Amino acid sequence: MTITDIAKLSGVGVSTVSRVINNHPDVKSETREKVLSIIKEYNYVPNNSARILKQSNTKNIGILVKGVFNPFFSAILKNISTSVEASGYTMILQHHNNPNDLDTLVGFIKEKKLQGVICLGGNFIDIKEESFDDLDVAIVLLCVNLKTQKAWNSFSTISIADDIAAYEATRYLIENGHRNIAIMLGDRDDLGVGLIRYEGYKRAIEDNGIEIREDYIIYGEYEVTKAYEKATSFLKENKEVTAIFAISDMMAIGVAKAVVNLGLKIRDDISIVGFDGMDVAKYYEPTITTIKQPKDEMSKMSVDLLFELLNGETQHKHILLDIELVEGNSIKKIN
Amino acid sequence: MTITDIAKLSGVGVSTVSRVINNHPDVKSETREKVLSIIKEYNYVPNNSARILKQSNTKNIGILVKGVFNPFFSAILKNISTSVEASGYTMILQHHNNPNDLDTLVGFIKEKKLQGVICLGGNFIDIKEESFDDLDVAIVLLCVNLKTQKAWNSFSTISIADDIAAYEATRYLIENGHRNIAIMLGDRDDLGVGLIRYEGYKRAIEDNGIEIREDYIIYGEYEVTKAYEKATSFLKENKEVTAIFAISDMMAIGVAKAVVNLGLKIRDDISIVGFDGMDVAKYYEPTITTIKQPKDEMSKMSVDLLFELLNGETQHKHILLDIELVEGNSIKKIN
DNA sequence: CTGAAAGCGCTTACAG
DNA sequence: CTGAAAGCGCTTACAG
Repeated sequence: MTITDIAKLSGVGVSTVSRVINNHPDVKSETREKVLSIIKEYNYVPNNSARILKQSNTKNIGILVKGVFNPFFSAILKNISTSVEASGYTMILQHHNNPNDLDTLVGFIKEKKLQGVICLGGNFIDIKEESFDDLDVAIVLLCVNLKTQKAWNSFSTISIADDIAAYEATRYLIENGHRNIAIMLGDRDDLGVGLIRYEGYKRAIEDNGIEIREDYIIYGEYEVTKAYEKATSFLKENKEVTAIFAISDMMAIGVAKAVVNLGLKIRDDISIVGFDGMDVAKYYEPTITTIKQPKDEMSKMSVDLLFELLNGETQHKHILLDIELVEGNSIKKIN
Repeated sequence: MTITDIAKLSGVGVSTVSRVINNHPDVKSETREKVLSIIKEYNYVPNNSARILKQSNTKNIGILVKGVFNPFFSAILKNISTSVEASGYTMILQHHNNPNDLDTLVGFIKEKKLQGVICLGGNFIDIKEESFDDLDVAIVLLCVNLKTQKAWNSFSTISIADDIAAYEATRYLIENGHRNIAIMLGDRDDLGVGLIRYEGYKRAIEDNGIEIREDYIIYGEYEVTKAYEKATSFLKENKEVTAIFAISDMMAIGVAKAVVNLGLKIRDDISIVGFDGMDVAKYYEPTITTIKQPKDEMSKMSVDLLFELLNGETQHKHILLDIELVEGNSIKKIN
């Protein structure tokens, strides 16, 4: 069934059928009825590819997810997916682990002829104003590593101040009397937000006259099981450590279990701070102190902004959202 | 940049460029090199729509997710997405909450011209052998409610025996001496796997001569916060209950926190069984006893099966995977 | 209000 | 091993 078949069956030209399909006003209502009934009868659905080939309008929105699909990302994904579908766009999800995030993004946009794209995670420090020249696509970067804060006008960003957030978390531990503070990062070669968080941690340590120790970095791979294993061996070796700052809540849970299974007490023996503000931190026993990211706001703003950009209703924006240190019951005050 | 531009720049015909792009063997290697270098230099990416228009081959794989995007689904999604992309297919993710899952599926297939689709969750009890006639698409249903077990030959299924799993969980509680056992389901109108699990629970209760009580059903909406709230009010009202079977681990965590916050002890006062076998059950303190679904196997098999179907290497299959009751430390033995 | 025709960017027999 | 040409199913000026 093609538009030509429908045209013949309806006794009209293909242009008329096309007009009917696309709700053009200038079609006699009789003709429209006739065509519509044939379409209905034969269960005709226009070929999307042919359409896209003609119009530049693909109605494709891409979501490019870097690295893990952790629960934090899933929550965002769900919100985005709901809004995208409600707008009649198609959501194409791609997950990758390529080192070059920028190339991957550009390839993704071209290949799928995306009109808009949201990047979730990744490292975009090599980004340039002209990176998206001749691409004509609305881009929103979310939770990415983007060193410089220029007033980029070829893409939008929504982020939290990852360095300041990590700084706060670390300072909070120091204020509570901790000096031997380990940090649990993701991968060893993570160049995304994890890197920025590490810098915040490092600065807080240094600002307070504490010596930076490379061996206080634990690589937890953003994953609860790995976090558990790595924390277990780390804690066995480093008895003087009194606190661990994990840059994701799932890793914080792994650390917590390691503490318990080593016969230690969370809080009394080892203080723990997480990051993300997932429900699980709040519902763990004891409640884990964490840096809460406004994930609902992040996802809502990113989609809203994307559609505003698509509709030409706004210039590119660079939004910095607030984080909040949510106190749990996982930190001991040392005198 | 189109194939014509590349052809001109390379000094060859478009057919040759096309052959290079599609890895046809009969191109002189010099020519191939030349074309490839031009493609690289100009960062050319073929127009997918034009390609699809010629080949009927859309290379689109749809993933239709019903209801929540819980961590269990996310884990599966990640696996699927990785395999789909590795095969050069495009993954289109759609999330819905429509009551008619079958209609939604058929619309999705037609609109996106899908060659394959995996459904994650939903209610397909109305499915018929001829539901997918003249659709020419490979369908794999995963974690869905599909009452009858005919040897359907128009789609494949991968599932666990949700009723038996729930039966086992409930029987395990009964064997440990519990009589007043509540169950926490998802939504009130969930017609997916939750319904089957309820039936397993009900049968176990009845088989052991215990009276079924409708007021022992708690609707937790598959979500930790709701689970916490609902469990809190439920436990205040029903002091005689000694065990709660939650049909997802995230809900089990919510229940656990409710128990603690009411000043009760998990296990000694209220026993808890979860469902899914998520890491979080294992790393919670105490460890939550749960029914473990083989999620890695499920996702791997579903994609493998999908591609075998697409390549015509197999007939439709109906695979039933084993579950495992993983003992934690959340169940008290009552004499 | 309607139709014939060009063209979107590819792939693929076909001929050499 | 290579190229010219037809055609996939649409949309959209253009002419009437």
